[in-house]
Amino acid sequence: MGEFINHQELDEETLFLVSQTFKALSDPTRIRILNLLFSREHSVNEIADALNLRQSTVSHQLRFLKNLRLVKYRREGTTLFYSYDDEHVMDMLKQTIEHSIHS
Amino acid sequence: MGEFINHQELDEETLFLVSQTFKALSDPTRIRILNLLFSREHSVNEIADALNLRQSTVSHQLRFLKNLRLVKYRREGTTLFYSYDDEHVMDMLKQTIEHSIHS
DNA sequence: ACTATATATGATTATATATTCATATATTCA
DNA sequence: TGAATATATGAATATATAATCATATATAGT
Repeated sequence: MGEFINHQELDEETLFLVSQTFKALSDPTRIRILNLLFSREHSVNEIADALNLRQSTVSHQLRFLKNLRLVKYRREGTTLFYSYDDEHVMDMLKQTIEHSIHS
Repeated sequence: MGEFINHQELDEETLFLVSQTFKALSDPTRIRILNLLFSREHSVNEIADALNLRQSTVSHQLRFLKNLRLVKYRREGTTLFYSYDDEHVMDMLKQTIEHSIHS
């Protein structure tokens, strides 16, 4: 047995999870939404207004992010307030934004 | 002026760079290639053989990664040895792989 | 110059994705 | 229960993307 770490081929499940995570961050609209959620929770309509997007577009993208557990929501009457739900992913996003601005 | 940090809307250029960076990491084939490059540099054919991909597929994906300066190469005769060229991105990839395996 | 080998490129095709419109669902309040 | 508001959903469409095939280019050696 070797004394060096050999990076193995990734199994399908890991490969899928990793690619999905990065795919979530690969779309400008989803980046803008998550970037907005850095500051505080927002309702769907607030997001749509702030980013000049259709309500439907925001809802579809939030569903995508929700499925990956990158965002969560709490209900208040008919309004849903979305906030981020994955510190690790938000950290990566923040780091990459900083990295991109200073390059 | 407020004493709190307000995350601003991202400018188009930053948005594009960030999304492209994550897009590079959002495809299983590119992830496998970069994962292979963790250990050491590889020629195009070595990558194709190791990952059971067509030479053409590997070459196309390497061009993509090269354009984003995520990989670089050195020539030795007719052979090009590719290696990674962005520590930050490779760190993110490694972290996310670890994160995905342990979840 | 010719051959062999390694890699890159262009065109094509199949698939995935984002957005939009129209409409459905859910909640609150009168 | 009916109206108003907020959000979700489904279908359609346009665009982006990845893989493939065929072929071009580049380098080295004879």
